[in-house]
Amino acid sequence: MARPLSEAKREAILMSATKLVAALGTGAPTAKIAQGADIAEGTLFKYFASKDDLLNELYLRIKADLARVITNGFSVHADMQDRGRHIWSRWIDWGAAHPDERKAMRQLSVSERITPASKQAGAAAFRDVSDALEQAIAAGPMKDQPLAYVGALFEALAEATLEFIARDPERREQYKQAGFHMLWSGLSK
Amino acid sequence: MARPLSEAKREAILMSATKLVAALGTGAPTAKIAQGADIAEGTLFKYFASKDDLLNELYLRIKADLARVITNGFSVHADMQDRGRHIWSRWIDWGAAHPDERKAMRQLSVSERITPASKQAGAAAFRDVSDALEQAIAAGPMKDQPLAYVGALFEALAEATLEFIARDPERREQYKQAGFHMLWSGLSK
Amino acid sequence: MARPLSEAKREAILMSATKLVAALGTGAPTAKIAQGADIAEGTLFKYFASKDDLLNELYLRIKADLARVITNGFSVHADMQDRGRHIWSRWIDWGAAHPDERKAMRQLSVSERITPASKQAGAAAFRDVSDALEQAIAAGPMKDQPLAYVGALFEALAEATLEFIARDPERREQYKQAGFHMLWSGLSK
Amino acid sequence: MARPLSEAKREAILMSATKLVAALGTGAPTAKIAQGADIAEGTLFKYFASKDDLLNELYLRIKADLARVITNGFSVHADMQDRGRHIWSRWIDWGAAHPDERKAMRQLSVSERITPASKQAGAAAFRDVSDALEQAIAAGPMKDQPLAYVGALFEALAEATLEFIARDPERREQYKQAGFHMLWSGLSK
DNA sequence: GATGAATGAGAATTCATTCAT
DNA sequence: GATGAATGAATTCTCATTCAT
Repeated sequence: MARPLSEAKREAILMSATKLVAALGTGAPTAKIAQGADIAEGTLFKYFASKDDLLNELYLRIKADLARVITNGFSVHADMQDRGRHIWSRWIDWGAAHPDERKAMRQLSVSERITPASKQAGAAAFRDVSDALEQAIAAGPMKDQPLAYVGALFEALAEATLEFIARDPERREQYKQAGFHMLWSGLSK
Repeated sequence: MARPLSEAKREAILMSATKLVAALGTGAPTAKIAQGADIAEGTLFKYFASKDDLLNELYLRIKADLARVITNGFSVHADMQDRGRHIWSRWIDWGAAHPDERKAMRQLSVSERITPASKQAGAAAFRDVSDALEQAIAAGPMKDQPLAYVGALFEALAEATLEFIARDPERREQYKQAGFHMLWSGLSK
Repeated sequence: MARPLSEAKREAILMSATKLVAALGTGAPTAKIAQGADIAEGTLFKYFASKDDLLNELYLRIKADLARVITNGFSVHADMQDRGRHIWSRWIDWGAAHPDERKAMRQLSVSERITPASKQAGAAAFRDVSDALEQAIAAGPMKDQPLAYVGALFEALAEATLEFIARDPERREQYKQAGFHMLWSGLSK
Repeated sequence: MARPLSEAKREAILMSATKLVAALGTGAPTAKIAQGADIAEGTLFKYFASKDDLLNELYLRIKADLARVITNGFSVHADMQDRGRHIWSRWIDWGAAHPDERKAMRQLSVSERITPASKQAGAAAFRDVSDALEQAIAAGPMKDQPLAYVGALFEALAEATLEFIARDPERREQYKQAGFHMLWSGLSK
């Protein structure tokens, strides 16, 4: 092989895309994404066959990254609430630490360019999170709801909370706790 | 002015834009919007100076419409929970009845094209809703949170719930109640 | 209507395309074609939905034009040979007078971009020519060959002859007669 | 030179180019040609300095191959017509056996990328064929025509005939004979 | 006021060719 | 010598907006 496709460049493209999609939406031009990754326009298409491919992969990457962070170090706590709090806490912390990823995800989620397959794969990456959530729900009032719906409520609260943390970072802890309060009181009783 | 701008055409443009933005996002071409409104491409720009103007006005219109529906017939009930339930119920019913408006709103909300002024105006239209909400919060655990944040949590839960109702309309009542449960348990205790 | 699509511009595009396809083949850029027609790049696509559409229409136009010229003033001569000579003569005269059309047609004929439907339509435009040819063949040694094949031989001889006339215009009459000799001796005995 | 350029690879490139030019025209991408030859994109340019070089060499190769096949085993027959029939027969047989070469040649012949030098060299490869043809013409009605023109008529008839054989292989012999009839009656009287 | 042709600045993507490995 | 990543100019096509009719 003359030179393998550089993992660093691939990474740079995804990072540049994250920033630009966060700022401009999925309409962000590939030319700018390439520029942000310090590569030529054409090079981008060596790494991603099309813009849609890039967008879908970016979607998956961010979802998987978040899932990994949440799951990581997730021990089988005795307490249900602790598990719930753990997930919430990691989610919020991740979102606060990765504002571009969060915004990009938001843009990608409403985009028509993310395929059903990608959405499914994204959900699959959250399998572990869902499992943990399932147990936290089992005894409570949401036990008869589809897990996916409860997950969506979770995500919605996290997203709204992160939006406010982004606007008003000083009250981060306050929002984080208030959000968790609504989540947990809804799940537990 | 020989002939004033026709209110009917203005309406037709906004309706067409609603459908197309719901389906294609804010990238929906003005030519298609005009076509959907049965007017010529150029005519659209007699009614809206630019596409951004149209988009911002559409945003405002939908927000105001939703606020109007929620507020309409809102009597000063004795019971706090009834008020909360009233708002929730109207919101969900509106969203279920206006899927295009809901989707368009979602697209517009994440778009970079909606100006801060429009967002502010949109919030202003919700003043009455906010006021009612404020009273419902006053005694509960969220009383020290910014009203806007509580409103955002409300909206997030409604949006997630409507998404599931759209996918799975048969369980509409179930989702509606479960969503309200999470909302209300978070607000009341 | 604000302004109807200008027939003159449509014509100008087709003429410009004729010249450029003759010179550069079907790879001739649409930008240059537009420039040659004195219109903006985008305007070309108001008149032809895609480059392939333009190419296919151009193909048809030239075929139909040639067929028209050949058929025009075609009287029911008594003599078979006169009919054959008439067709041959008109064909060669047309080709000598329209070198760009001839070259463009040659390029288009071998191109993968001309659809089977266009080829069929092109053949249909030659129906009258074919009919006349059929009678000229009927009594001769080619009477059992498919008419299309005889037509193809005719076209091949005309094309080769025109190529030499283009290179060596002074011997135009000589080539024209020699070509006809081969054609007619093949058809008659 | 540690390792000389491999003749096998050179051959593979030309074969791959033949197939792809036949199918896609001269616009066939060098990357695909390389892929078809089982070599790397860049390697192609070690064997051919540019795409135009490759195309010109391919043109020459096919022409020379056809000339070789025609000339091969060409004995000094007594009979003029036998000579003519021999050339025609070999030509048709070659074309029927090498459809890709034939189609590629057709594409290359109309391409602007084949230089005059290549065309001349191609004609030179046909010298022997021309010589034989010349004798066949000498006594007939075409004796005063430029040999090149008579050759062009020959080629045109062969090409048209091969096109029909390709479409309708069952009537191969029929077309072959009909084509020869037209050729020979034109050459002999 | 209504129309839609005209515009030209992008947008995504392709491709011959180079050159570091 | 072989490889294929890297390049960036070129290509087709889209689209918001203008303006002559």
